Amino acid sequence: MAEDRRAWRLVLESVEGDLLSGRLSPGDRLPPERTLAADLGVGRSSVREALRVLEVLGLVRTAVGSGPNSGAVIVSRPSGGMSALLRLQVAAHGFAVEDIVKTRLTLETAVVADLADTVQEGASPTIDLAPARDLLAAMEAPGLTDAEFLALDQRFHLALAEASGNQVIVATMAGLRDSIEHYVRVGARQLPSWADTSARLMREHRDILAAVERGDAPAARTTVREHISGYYAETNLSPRSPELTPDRTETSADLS
Amino acid sequence: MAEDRRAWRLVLESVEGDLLSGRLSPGDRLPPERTLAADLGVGRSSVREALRVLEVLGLVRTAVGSGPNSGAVIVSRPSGGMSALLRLQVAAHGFAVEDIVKTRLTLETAVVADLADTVQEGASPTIDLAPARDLLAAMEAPGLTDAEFLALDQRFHLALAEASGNQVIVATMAGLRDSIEHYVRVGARQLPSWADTSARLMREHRDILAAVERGDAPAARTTVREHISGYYAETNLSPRSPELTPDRTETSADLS
DNA sequence: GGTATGCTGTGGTCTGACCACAGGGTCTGA
DNA sequence: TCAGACCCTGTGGTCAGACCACAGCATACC
Repeated sequence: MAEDRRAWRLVLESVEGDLLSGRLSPGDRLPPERTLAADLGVGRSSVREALRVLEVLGLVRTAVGSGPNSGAVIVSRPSGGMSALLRLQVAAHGFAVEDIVKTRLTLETAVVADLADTVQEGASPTIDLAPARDLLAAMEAPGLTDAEFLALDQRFHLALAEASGNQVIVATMAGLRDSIEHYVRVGARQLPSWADTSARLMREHRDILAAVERGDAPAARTTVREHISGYYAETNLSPRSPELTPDRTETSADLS
Repeated sequence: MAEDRRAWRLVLESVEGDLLSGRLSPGDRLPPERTLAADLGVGRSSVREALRVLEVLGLVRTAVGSGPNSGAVIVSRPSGGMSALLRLQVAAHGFAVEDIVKTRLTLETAVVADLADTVQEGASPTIDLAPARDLLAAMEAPGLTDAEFLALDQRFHLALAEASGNQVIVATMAGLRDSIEHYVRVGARQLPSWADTSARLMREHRDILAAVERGDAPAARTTVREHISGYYAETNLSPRSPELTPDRTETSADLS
């Protein structure tokens, strides 16, 4: 067995094992880096490399200082890691923007169809469409910039995913959208009329929500498909945009 | 906005920028760690932390020694990072196994329906079902252990995704499956009769492929749904087994 | 009692050192 | 001349130690 015996992997496996066995749970603090290093018989730098991976993957949050809020704490923030992974893979040409969009379309179509079916079957105490409705209302506000509108737009779509209750889909959709954020913004700036486009998007949003609320799965599928593929067709998203004007102030995992 | 001034993020952003601008492409070698550190004005340890992240995310491959194969090389291996992310999130109770299975079901249903539609619209040379057929044939071999069978099973499902041509879906499905590999194996051992189950799985595999080949999307959807949810129901994975309800502290933080 | 000060423990970073390894060049002997 | 053994060099992998910034806490001071 010529296993990978790099020290940082040992640390990673140790933490993963503690998570699986229940010795570590969300909210718990990891031992200090120096202690962890001593316990595992590795150097502090190796511990730090493993913690860095866990941080980007959205499993730990680190904070300097002392007190209960300091140190490395186990959290569960999957969307940050998903965004980082997808975004970097797009940058490295591992993923085509077209495939990202298609995947998002696939997931969201399934989400709204599932929601509509749930509504159709009656008894919907489990699904909560109120956040989606509120976001729709917020988007009606006049004077929104394209960036503000697009941010609310994303939250609307995520609210639908949240309503489905599937956290994997929520995180994946968030990551898919984040990974092409740059392209979406560039596309928005190239539209002939943002007012016309945003009005159409709003109309489609209302149609989607209405289809879900009346339990019409086929209509929900159709409207979502047209909504997403329509926007990306209109903005003519190409895998390569000219000048990168890096509004990239925020990169990988988000901090709050 | 207090920017994140940690050094390793600077390195990460530098590499990402080089990828986006085309200064780095898959196959290229990164500068040596010491050079990179000097160029960016950071310590070598910070460079290594960033490289570690890129390695886990499947963007670089590192090798010791000298010569053209050594150093950090840009690669594009999305499935590894996806597996690590999903697996660790499952371990940290960020993702429920049930949601993983449901997502896999959603994606694969869409994949086979899409393949069937493509076939229906006329034999396109772009879709290639030969690998799936070959894997099906390989699974007919007698005397396969459950582990061997399950490995071929996964490759069969991935072959279908590959045929769709969407690399994002391929990587996601691979990650979804890998992340619950442990549970699948444990479930297999608890089956009353592996022979019976594997025979049924094979029958369903043939049904799925047949439905795709004759362009019958509805049948493809149905058979895939029964295939996947059936297996997980049989192994008691689909109904969430333990009463794990981790308090979602800091899950999906607000972004505005 | 309330504020100011310093102590302590934490992550963040840098430096320097050493090791293992792989490739390529060089030397040596047949 | 050629094949093999040898060493040199550059690379990642790791460790140890040092210092900093920061946040909380205890203590001292007013």
